[in-house]
Amino acid sequence: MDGFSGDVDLEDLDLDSDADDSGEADEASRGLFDDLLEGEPIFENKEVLRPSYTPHKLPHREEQINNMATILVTALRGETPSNILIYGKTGTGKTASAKFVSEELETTSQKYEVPCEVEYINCEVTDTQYRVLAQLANKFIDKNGRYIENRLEELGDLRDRAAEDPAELDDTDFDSVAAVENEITSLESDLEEFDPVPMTGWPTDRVYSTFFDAVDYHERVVVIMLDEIDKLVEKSGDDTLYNLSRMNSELDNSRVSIMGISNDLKFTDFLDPRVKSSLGEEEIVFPPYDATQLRDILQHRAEIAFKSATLSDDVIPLCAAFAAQEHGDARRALDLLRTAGELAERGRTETVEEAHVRKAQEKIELDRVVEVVRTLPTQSKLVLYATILLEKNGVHNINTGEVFNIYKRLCQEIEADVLTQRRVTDLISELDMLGIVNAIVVSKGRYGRTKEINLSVPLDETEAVLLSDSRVGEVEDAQPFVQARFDN
DNA sequence: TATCCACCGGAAGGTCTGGACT
DNA sequence: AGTCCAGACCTTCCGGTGGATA
Repeated sequence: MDGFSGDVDLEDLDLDSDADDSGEADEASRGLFDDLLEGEPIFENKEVLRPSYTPHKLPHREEQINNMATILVTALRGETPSNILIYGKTGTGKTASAKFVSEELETTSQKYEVPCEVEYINCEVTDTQYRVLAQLANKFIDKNGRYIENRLEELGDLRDRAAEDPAELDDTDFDSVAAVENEITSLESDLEEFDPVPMTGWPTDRVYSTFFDAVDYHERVVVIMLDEIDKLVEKSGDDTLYNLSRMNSELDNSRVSIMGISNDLKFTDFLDPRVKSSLGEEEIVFPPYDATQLRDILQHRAEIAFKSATLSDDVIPLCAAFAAQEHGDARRALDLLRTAGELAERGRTETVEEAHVRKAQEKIELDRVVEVVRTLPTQSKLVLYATILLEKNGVHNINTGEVFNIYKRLCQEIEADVLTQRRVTDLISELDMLGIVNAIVVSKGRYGRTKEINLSVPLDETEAVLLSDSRVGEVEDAQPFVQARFDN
């Protein structure tokens, strides 16, 4: 899941922005929502355009899906499937395909009564060894709880029947009613033993053994799906993967298989060779979609999402073309289409036109920037604000020293802690990675080596977002700081 | 050609928070 | 109350560096 794809939801609340509220004040009796409700809606079912929607059909991914299924089918025979690594850029359908396959796997396993479970973890959110293990442990403790409750129900039933007719025990593992009673008591005590793992506080090895015990509690094949696995490795090394991949040799009852999903083709370079070979037993690559394929996907979803004849002919090809430029990102294409539809709806037009797509493209980008900037920590905001002030005064190719000077003055003004230049360098690099600034290291010969920083987002909008922060907003007139820079 | 600027960026370690355990 | 642990966020230290200039 990525709740962070820039799809800020304005459609319901943001009525005063660019909606056509050209004031029909005479119709005082009309409620706020009446107009909006009455307009001929363009959407039939908008949900299918959202990233959270898992489609039942994934065009142009049949090959990858078949591959996955071929590997995972061993789970249904009660054997351990090979570990799988899935590669592909964002929006190439990795997660959707993997989720689709795992859902199928779980339903089939129920049909044939082979115990097989899939657990999904997004490592962008859960990005430390402790958290991954704790989350997995808790999920399995939960499942075990349910498993025990079911089993207790069955056994209770069996006990009652056996009390009347001992022949009921013939086909079971129990030879007497007392044996059933024993099993029930032991299960009941097991149920009490399972404590959930707290968010923090335990030593990691304890979390690991809790997780281990929970998985091994009864016979089953477990597939652990680690989405954005590269983020996990980047942040906390390969310990987690090492532990997970060698689990099988110690498990008595269950089998574990790992399915890693990565955006980064080269992330295995950072791995311990043992982990690398065990994890990459099978590799599946999801190539980016090309414009034609994106068009197919959009066409397919648009048929469900929009009312008929509401899309003009060039809308889908244009969305596909825009998204194909962004490395064939289908999620982006769907976002564009949805936003274009929303803009058309708000503009009270009956069809979605090419212009709406272009507007949507701008809006999505701006929304992303606003969201990223808004959620920045105060110190980063100050660093960014310093950059903006310089840029506003016509300084281009700003270097670290200049940013740091302005930043220091800003901090003094609002009485915030002043970080060291070393730390500020890191914050600048972070802003660079977020795509808010563009910082490249250049050498100016005799005049040193520094970063050359340029803003890569719209200046005024970004400044407005920064100033809406309660701390940063305290800087009333920043002009003197910049002026001081020119003075000395 | 050697020098030297103005910072880069890795490593290591400190401090604080928030929680569990004894 | 005191101890332990993980993790976030910083600081300190310091070797490294590309290329204009003396």
